[in-house]
Amino acid sequence: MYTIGQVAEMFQLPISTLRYYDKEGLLPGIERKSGRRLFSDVEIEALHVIECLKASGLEIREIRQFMKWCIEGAETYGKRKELFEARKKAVEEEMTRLQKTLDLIRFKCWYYEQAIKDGTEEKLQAMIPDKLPKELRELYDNGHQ
Amino acid sequence: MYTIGQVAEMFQLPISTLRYYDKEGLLPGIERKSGRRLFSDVEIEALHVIECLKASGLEIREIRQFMKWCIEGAETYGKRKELFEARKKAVEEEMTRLQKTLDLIRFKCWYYEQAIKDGTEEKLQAMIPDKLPKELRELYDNGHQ
DNA sequence: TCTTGACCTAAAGTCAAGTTTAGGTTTTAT
DNA sequence: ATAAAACCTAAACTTGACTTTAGGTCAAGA
Repeated sequence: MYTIGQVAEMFQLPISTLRYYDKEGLLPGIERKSGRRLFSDVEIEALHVIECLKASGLEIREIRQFMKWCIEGAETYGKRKELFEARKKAVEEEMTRLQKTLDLIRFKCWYYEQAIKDGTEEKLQAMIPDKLPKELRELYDNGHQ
Repeated sequence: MYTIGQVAEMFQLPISTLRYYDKEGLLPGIERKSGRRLFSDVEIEALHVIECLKASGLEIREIRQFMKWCIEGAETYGKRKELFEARKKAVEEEMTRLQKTLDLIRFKCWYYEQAIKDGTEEKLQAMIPDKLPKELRELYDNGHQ
C-alpha cells in the first residue's frame, strides 16, 4: 500500500493530478484510511493503463467509461477489447502521421543547413532539385508539387 | 491566389481556424483586397509548415516566433535550423513513447481475447505466463514486474 | 505534547486552441 | 437591381485537463 505522495513520486505526477483522476472516477473503489487514499497494486496497474490510454489520445471521460466496464466484470470483456483495438488503430495512424511530419522536418533541417552554407535562401530555391539528397527527393516532389 | 473558403476546403480546416491563425500572427504579410484575405503560394506553404510544427507538438506562440524569424531573413537561419532540429528530437521521442504505448495496447488486446475465450479473467491471471505469446512476453515481464 | 509535514475537500482559476455570435460589408449570380 | 453567398471584425464563449487557493484534519518524530 502506498500513500498519494509515494505514488506521485513513483509516476512523476503532481499529487493534485492523482486527486483529480480520483475525482473524475479513474480510480474507482480506491481504499481510504481515516480519509486518506491508500493506493494498492490495483490502483498502480490502473495508473499504468491510464497513462497508456492517455498517450493513445483517449479523453478522461472515456477512460472513466473503461474503468466502469472493468467493475462490471466479464460481460464487458468485448467492449474493453474493442476499445483497445480502436486505440491500436488510432496510435498506428498517429505514428504514420508523425512519420510524415518527421520527413518534412528532416527536409527543413537539410534546407536550412544549405541556406547557412550558401548564405542565402534565394540561390538555394533554384538549386534545390540539384542539391537535394536522393532520400529527401520524393518528399520534396510530393510536398511542394 | 485563393480565397479563405478555398483554402479551408484545401486543408480541411474551418474558416474560423484560418482567421484565428492570421490573428495570431501565423500568416504575416498576407495580402488583402477590399478587406478580404488573398492566400498565395507563400501562405499555402506557410500552412503546410504550420501543420507540420503543430503535429510536432509546437504551440501557436512558438510558431508565431518562427514566422517572425522567416521575415527577418538570413540572420535567423541558425535559429530556424535549431528549431527544426529540436522538433526532430521531440517527434522521435514521441514516436518511441507511442511504440511503448502500442506494445501495452497489443498486450491488452491479447489479454481480453483470452479472457473472452476463457469466459473469465480469474483463471487467466494465473495462466498468463504459460499462454502469453513469446513476442508479448518481455513486455509483460517489464510492465508488471 | 506539540508542531511540522502530509494529507483532505470544494470551489475557483488557468491555459491553449479554437468556436460562436452579432452585426456589418462585398461579390456574384439571376 | 437585388438577393443570396461569401467574406469581415471584435468580443464572448467553450472545452479539456489540470492547478491553485483557502481552510481544515491527521499522524509521526523531537
